[in-house]
This record gives sequence, structure tokens and C-alpha cells, in this order.
Amino acid sequence: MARNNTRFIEAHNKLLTICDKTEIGGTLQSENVLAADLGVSRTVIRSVLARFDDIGLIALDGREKAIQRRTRAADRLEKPATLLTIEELEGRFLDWVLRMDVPPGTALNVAQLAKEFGVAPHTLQEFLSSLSRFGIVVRRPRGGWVLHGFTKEYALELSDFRTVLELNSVQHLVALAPDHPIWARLDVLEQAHLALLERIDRDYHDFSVLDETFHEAINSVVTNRFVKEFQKVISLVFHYHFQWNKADERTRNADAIQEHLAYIDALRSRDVGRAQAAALRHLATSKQTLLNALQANSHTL
Amino acid sequence: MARNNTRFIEAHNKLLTICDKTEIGGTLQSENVLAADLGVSRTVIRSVLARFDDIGLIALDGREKAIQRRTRAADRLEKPATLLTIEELEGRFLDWVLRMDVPPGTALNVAQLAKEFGVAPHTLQEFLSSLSRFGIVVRRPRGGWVLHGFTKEYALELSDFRTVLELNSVQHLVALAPDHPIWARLDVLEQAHLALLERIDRDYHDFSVLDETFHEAINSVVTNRFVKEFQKVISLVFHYHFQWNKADERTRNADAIQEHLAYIDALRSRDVGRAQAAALRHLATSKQTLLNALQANSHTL
DNA sequence: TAATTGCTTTTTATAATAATAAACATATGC
DNA sequence: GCATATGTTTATTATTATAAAAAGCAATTA
Repeated sequence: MARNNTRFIEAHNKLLTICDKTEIGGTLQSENVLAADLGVSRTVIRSVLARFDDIGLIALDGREKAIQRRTRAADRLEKPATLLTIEELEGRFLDWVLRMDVPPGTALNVAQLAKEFGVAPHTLQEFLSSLSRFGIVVRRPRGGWVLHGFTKEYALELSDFRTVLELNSVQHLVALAPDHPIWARLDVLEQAHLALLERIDRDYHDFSVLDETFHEAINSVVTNRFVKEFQKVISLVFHYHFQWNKADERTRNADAIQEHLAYIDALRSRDVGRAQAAALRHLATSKQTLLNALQANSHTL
Repeated sequence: MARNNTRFIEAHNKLLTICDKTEIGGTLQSENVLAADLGVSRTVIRSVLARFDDIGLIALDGREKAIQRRTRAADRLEKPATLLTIEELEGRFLDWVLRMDVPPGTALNVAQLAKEFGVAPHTLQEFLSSLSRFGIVVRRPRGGWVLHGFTKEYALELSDFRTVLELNSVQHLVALAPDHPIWARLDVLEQAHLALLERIDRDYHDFSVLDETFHEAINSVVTNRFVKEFQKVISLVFHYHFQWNKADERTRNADAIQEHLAYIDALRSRDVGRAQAAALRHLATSKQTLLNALQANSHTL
């Protein structure tokens, strides 16, 4: 019990391979070297060596670690099912929330959900706490969590907030010198858009990724950790919604590409007013798409 | 072990008081009623009643709960030192970080810090996780936390972000109808500013609170949960910094009041350009004040 | 038959603990 | 003699086990 011994098992099996590369009677390197090679602490190496001695694979004698026999299949240890880390959990959880398998307002059962997602209850708890900063979940007075979920209001506020941030990015972008890498990046993106437009009938699905890349590029000119943190949530939300709203997907995406192209053009004009107007036009469309997707997928509406 | 029994002890002592209000031989109400009255679950009430029966205070017999004797001082249970909740922790921790008792980049020791702050290690862990959304702390690859802390870059980015949000609020504000409550609120605030200006020599300390109220009022016109969440962090940070930078405090605050008054005037003009210009002027001063405070308090500079 | 109690199941918060990392002390061999 | 290796201890984190509390259901009684 207590923390899982994945590191021990990984080091164990890797060291078996190292043993096989050395002839019988040969000796292994020092604990320090092995630890550094395998990227674990000496403590782990010592545990592994102790076990190797136990099973008669090596003979420990002072700083001598002489190999006694070849390894067998049975020597290898089975890796325990690795639990998700908190970062991996983010995607899984948002997927679950955004697909609205549960209506907003329901209480979340930490123990049960943790089992479902394959994480320690504690990990989920911690994750919920961090999500509560974005208002997706809220803590109940005496323990427990409630999913506020992805309501229409939430979508509206998120879209508005996105607009505020992106208009700010646009303002910065148009003021950048002509040799700033963003301009070259926009050229590349423009080509990618044109290329996709030609094969849109077949590959209209690819727009979702392109859209994300495009907005990421525009917002990348602002080096602000708060902007970036929100960008992560925003792009996740929009990304997931893209995946559902299947109605008119081809047409919608083709239209959006045209908007992006106009947006790029407006940026190149270096005219703040024109650029922001183009940005607004596209962001308004995007907001509407999000709302439609939400409605199509909603429990309550 | 396991969770603390504060609820049990509180209910226990409250029920003692109730017993004292009832004559010997009288009976207590039903478990359900008692549970509702004390705001705890029936389980807790049953535990308390069981103990009362044990110590001979009442005689449990079916649904009879007859009082046997008066309560004694020894019957009362001592409350364990209550730990801080996660909300209370926020203030304590930010205080600690923002005063920079530790330089940015240091590893945080969860176990030790938790003891210092008087919270369960787990609570601190959860809190750090939520703070990581604002980049004040970051998770290390294999467990543990690092304080990124409140560096100059952080202050700059926070100020910039604040400006973005507040300019957006200003844009919304000037478009509001004359009967919107914000205009009356601005009138009141203007009077408060003028009043403080008259007694500035004595009460210049009071500006910090007034400043917070003022910005809160302006941003209140935007109903957006993301804006509000950030507003919380922003106002905390600025609030704490106000407390240190003692140099020229009287003059600085008097100047800031003038800027606020001009800001209010510009808002009243309903001219977006003018209002945003006034906002920018004040926010730039505010940013500089923050940077100065930071420098005055810094470990590294 | 409505309210009350008895019992069981769920669920959360915390303490205990195994796994790991890091630090320090001692020993060994060139 | 001194750099490097091992032995030992300590510190720290992630996870598990568990007590406290809540909630639900069944049985009972006035």
C-alpha cells in the first residue's frame, strides 16, 4: 500500500536487460552510475540489486556485483496498471463534462468518479479543486462537489472572455515589426488554409486542428501567463464542441476558413480597427457555433 | 485517525445545554427533530445520545430519552483545535507569498508548510493545485511544488492583464443607460474620494480600501465569472502591496485620488476614448506603484 | 399510517504508511 | 590520500485504510 512502485518495477526490468548484455561472471557498474543511467534514485537501485541477489541473479559482495546466471522470463515483474496523472485526467474529465453525460447541478461522487477515471480519489479531488477556479465545479459547504457544468451562460461568458483576450492580442500583433516571426507564421497558416479549402469536401474534419493552431498563433504574441492559462481552457472547450456539431460541418468549416483568410488579410493591413473588426466577425461566428453545438447536445434545453 | 469529530463534539455540547433546559424526568425530542435543530445528521445525534446513556445523563429506552440528572462541567467535551478551511488558507498563504518571506524558485515542503499554517497536508496540496492555475506555484515532474512566486515579470503580466480586463469593463460601462445603478454608485464613490481628500493628511491609509471598492465597482458591470475570479487575485495582490510601500504614501494616495476623480469624470462623459484614456493613466500609475513596492520588498533585486 | 428508531450503505477527510529521494557517514581501492 | 563507492539515516510524497458523518432503507410503535 502507499504509493505505487512503478519506478521500482521499471528500473528492475531495465536492469534485467542490462544484465543480459553483460557476460556471466562480469560485474555491474556502481550504484551511482546505474541510478544516473536509469534516472532513478540510488534507493531504488539498491532495492533492485537486493532482489537480484535474493533470486540468485547476481552475487552481492561489498562493491562486487557479479552476474551469476542469465535472466529468465519469470524474473521480469509485471507493471501495475498505471494510474492517470493529473494532467492526463484533465482531458478525460473535460471530455466527460463537455459531452454533458451529466446535467449541470448534479453532485459529483469523488470515490466513484475516481474509479471510473482510473485515478486515486485524492488525485481527482485535487483536480476538482483546480477546476473550481474556472467555475466548472464548486465545493459544497461540508465536503463534496457540485458540477456547475457547461451551461449556456458559461458558454456565453467564455466566448466573451475569449473575445476580450483575442482583441487584445490583435492590438499587440498589428504593432509588431515586419521581421517578427508571427508574419511568416501567418503566411504559412494562410497557405495551410488555402490548401485545406481545395480538399474541403473530403478533409473538412481537419479544420478543428487548424482553427486551434490559428488562434494559438495569434495569441502567442502576448506573453502573459494568465492569457495562456485561459487559452488552454478555451481551446479545449471549443475543440470538444467542434467534434459534436456534425450538422453542416463541411459548409461551416469552409465559411470559417474564409473568415480566417479575411482575418489574416486584415492583420496584414496593420490597421487596428480593421483587424479587430475581422476578428470580431469570426469570433461572433465561433460563439454561435459553440451555442449551437451546446444546444444540440444539451440535456436540459 | 480519519476525519476529526468536531461536529460530534459541537452537537454533544449543544445537546448538554438543551438537557439543562429540561427538567429531570422530562424527555428529549425525537432524533430527527434534534438532528434538524442542531444541523447535523441523525448519526451524530445517535452517537451523542449513546454517550449520554453511557454517562448516565439520560436513560435510553426505545423512543424514551428520559433525563436522569443535571449536567456537570466534566460532561462537556473539549473541542480539538480546528484546522483552517481551504478558503481561510488562501489569505494566509498569499500573505506569506506576497510578503516574499521566501525567494521565488524555492521548493515548497507540503508537510512542513501545512504544519506552519495549521492545516492538513492534504488541504494545502489541494490549495496549491488550485493556485497553480494562476502560475504562482508549479508542480514538479515527480511530486512536490515549486514557488514561482511573485517576480517582477509576474507583476508586469498581472498588471497588463488587469488593464485588459478593466478597459473592457470601461467600454461596457460607458454604454450603460443613465438609470443603471452604477452611475449612482459612482456619485457616492466620488463623494467618498472628495471626503478622504480633505482629511488625507491623517487618514491616507484609508485609500487602499477605497481603491479596491472603486475598481470593484467598475468591474462589477461585467457579469463574467472569469473576470470575477481574476479580480479576486488581482485585488488581493494589489491590496497586499499597498500595505508595504510606505514611502511617500500620503502623496501617492492623494495623487491616486485625483486620478480616480478624473477617471470618474471621463466615465460620465460617456466617451469611450476619453474614459479608456483616463483608465489607462491611472492603471499605469498603479502598475508603477506595484513595481516599486515589489522592489522595496524584494529578496533578489 | 405517520413518525420514530434500528441498521446498512455511501461517502468524505484524515492519519498511517510504503515508496522514493536526498543527505550524510563510513569504507574501499587505486 | 583522495576520489569514488557503499551503508545508513532522514525527509518527503502518493496512496491506502479507516473513522466520522451523511443518507437511505427497513422495521417498529404510538
